[in-house]
Amino acid sequence: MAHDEPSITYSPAAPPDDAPKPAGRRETAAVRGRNPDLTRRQILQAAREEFCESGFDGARVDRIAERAKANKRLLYHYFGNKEALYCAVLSEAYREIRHGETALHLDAFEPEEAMDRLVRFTFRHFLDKPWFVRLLTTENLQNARFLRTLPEVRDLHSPLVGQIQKLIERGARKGTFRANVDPVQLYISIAALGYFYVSNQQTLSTIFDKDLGDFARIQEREAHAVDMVLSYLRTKPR
Amino acid sequence: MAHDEPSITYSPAAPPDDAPKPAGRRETAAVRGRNPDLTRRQILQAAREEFCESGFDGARVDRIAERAKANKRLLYHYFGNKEALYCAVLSEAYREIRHGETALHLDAFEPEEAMDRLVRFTFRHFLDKPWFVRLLTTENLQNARFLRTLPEVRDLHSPLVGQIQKLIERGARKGTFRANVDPVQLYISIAALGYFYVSNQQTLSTIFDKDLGDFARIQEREAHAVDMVLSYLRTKPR
Amino acid sequence: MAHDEPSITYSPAAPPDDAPKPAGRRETAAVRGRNPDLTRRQILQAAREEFCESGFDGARVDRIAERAKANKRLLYHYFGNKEALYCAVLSEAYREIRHGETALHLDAFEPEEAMDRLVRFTFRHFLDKPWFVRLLTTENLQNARFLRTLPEVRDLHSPLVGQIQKLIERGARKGTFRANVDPVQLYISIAALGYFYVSNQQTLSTIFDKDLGDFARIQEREAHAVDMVLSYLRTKPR
Amino acid sequence: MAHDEPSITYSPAAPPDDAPKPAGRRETAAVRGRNPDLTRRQILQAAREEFCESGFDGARVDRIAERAKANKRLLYHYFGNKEALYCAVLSEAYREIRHGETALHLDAFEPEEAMDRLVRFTFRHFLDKPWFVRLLTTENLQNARFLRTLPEVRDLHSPLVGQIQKLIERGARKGTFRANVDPVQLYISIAALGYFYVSNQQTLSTIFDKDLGDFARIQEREAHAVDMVLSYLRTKPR
DNA sequence: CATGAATGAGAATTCATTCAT
DNA sequence: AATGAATGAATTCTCATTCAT
Repeated sequence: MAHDEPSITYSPAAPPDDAPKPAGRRETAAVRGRNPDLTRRQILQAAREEFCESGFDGARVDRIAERAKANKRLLYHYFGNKEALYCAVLSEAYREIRHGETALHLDAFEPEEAMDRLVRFTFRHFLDKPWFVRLLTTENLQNARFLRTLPEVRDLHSPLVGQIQKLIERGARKGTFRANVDPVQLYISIAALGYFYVSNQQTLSTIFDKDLGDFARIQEREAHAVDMVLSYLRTKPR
Repeated sequence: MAHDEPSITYSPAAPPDDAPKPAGRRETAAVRGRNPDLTRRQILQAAREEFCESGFDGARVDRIAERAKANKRLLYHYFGNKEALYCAVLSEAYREIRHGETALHLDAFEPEEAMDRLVRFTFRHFLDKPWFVRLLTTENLQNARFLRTLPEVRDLHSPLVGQIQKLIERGARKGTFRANVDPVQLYISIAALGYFYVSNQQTLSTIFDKDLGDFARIQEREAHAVDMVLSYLRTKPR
Repeated sequence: MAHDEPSITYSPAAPPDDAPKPAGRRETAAVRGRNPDLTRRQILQAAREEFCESGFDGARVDRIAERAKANKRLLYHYFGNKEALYCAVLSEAYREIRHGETALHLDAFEPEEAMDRLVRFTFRHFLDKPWFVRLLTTENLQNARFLRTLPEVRDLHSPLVGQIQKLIERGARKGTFRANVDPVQLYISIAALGYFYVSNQQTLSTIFDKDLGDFARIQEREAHAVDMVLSYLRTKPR
Repeated sequence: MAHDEPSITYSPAAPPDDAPKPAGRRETAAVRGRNPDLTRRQILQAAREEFCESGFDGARVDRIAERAKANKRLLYHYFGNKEALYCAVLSEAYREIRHGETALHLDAFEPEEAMDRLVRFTFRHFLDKPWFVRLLTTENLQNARFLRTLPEVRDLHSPLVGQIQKLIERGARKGTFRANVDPVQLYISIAALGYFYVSNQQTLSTIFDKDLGDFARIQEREAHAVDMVLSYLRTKPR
């Protein structure tokens, strides 16, 4: 379920969900020996955690260095400055997220079943990667000023849009889905239904005095989102 | 529509929609004479603009004072410190927003027409008040730590939930809507479909290389959201 | 005369040669009470000392603040940043120096006597104001990049040039001076004969193993410079 | 002529006027293979450029290494630290300059002609070697604290002084020059007339709004300096 | 001999906040 | 009530230098 409190760490850079951290504490650059690649990655990971926890302005370069068990000077050596480091985090985050999105094999399923899976996947994706939600949120608060500067910006859009496109075509041909659905609109809706729940979990939980991170509630939400999307697709416009 | 760029001002605190700004430009405290109330309100308004533009950590007390044409010392006199000022902005913002939500008179319409209006209203609401979206986003990035402290937090939830509740009951009785719809779930979905579009407008526009602020696209989005919600409500679960 | 060692202080801003420092040590801003003008001047003076002693790159903002018994923050409050502070020092220095140059009343003397006085004055000027020599030197090492930005740059040239101009005309009319002397060339030469002795005093003293700061040697030098200039002026080109 | 702007390079260390640079661009230490001598010289040259451009405090060890296409560690290997490297540059610079000053064969000319040549040579010397002027200036700003430490400091004075000495004696005997001229005083004056023009070129050009680097103006200056010196020598004191 | 990674001390600059009037 | 000066604690960034290979 999602994050709760400041002490949470917003997931590592490369081996996020799998690799078990071997020893107790991360080693300093000196201890880990001269391993620039590892150092670089650890800085990146520490930066991601810090930026996701505190936003761009709230993030502290000192804390990033501390988290990475690296010398502050190294951040500047490898990345130039705070902004460039943030950009590296942003770029890397998109790359990682997009990579996770390609693994769905929806062709093997009937359109409805496939769409069910896609909606659930998307929701789970945000749920499992709250750091990504927070990073995107941070970036939007900055009016996407860093994202705009990324050279690869054109390649960053989700492969899900393409998958949705194929799905709605299949469904329309089969007659189970309505025709003329805009895949981008649908993608935005699917994303919205999941993202908002995660991004605004804290205020919503507070206002409604309910813990939206509760497992049952999450399942309920997931079912609701699937229901909504499928209802929409099945309904033929009058 | 919506906001775009730094130069935007995130709407005034109290007299935004009603009170006519008397002269051309805001006056300094000295000029306006000893008018504690006006001063207070101008500080609040300036703070809202600054917090919405820059987030909590990015906001600068100096800039708030400058914007309010007030002495910096006054901020502290009236509000104590930056955090308290932010809390005042947050509280005031919710109050103002909720106030705007009560004006709908949905009883006069058939359930479907009423729901159509409600969805459109919600979407427009976010669209017209991007500062509120940004403020909420900021607060979520802070894990709602300020919202939690507001004494009136219990009274802050949207009156729309109650209206939705009544609507789905009416629709269900009439047979046009499905039964057993959770009004909170539905509220969250309706909010999500609009909020996400506004809150993530910058990154989405960048990634898709389309201006989501474009008028035609907004209308399309609105229709899509209405379609989705009504499709959901009309569809009887199997 | 002249400076010798790092510990020297390169003269105060306003009351340099006259005003006796009243008490033992300069007071902090807090002690001197809220006196922005005085504070500003003390910062400027401290900055001059520091820049003259250490050059632009060698100067330390911390040391300037300490010298001024002012909070470091104030430097930024009043002047913006190190570069701007340096520019203020530079501008002020030229103004002060030029002010000191206007006091000569050469009209009362015969051309030769007047020129004798002018050369001696110029030499003494540099000798008494080694800080100005060092500041100019520093600025030249920076390729005059700060001087160029001063808005009043056009008004900064020495009034001595005008005085020289009048003098050589008077002398030429009287027949004691040669004709067709370029006043700018002559000014540069007069300045050079004094400036170089001061600016390069340290290396010259070291290389020749003689203390150029010695009083007798200074007098000798002064006489030499006068002799050179007058010889030049009296000599009719063949 | 002379230097103007940051982009200038302040001449190579050893092989400036003689040794033909073999290939197009300087090679890295790796490329040039293990050639300690060449590496050393390239570092020295790079250091000179950097120190002359930026002064002692403004110079950056990193930039020196980069300029020398050498590993930073090598600077320390060969020279110990920044100060020692600067000293090496200083010493080498004096040696090179003094070397260039010995080539004059003034005995072949009548005293006046010889002095004309000497003054012109001195002026041209500074003009052609602005890096030396800047280095001296830098050293004076440091109160000659490095020069003092050079063991060979006693041998560093100009051979020109001796030549001047002989010249004024010849001229005095012949009756064309005045008697009792102090050669050191005269040397300082001759140096001053040229040095000041070069060292203060930037501020003078700015203040007078004339480009002192202009060829015609330089020639004028040269003639003026010669005129001044010869006028002085020819004039018999009353 | 040569290298690139790593570092601690210190540099300029910024920030929220308080003091004296 | 209102003000502008003043401050100490951080914050980002830089620099000369050393370590491990």
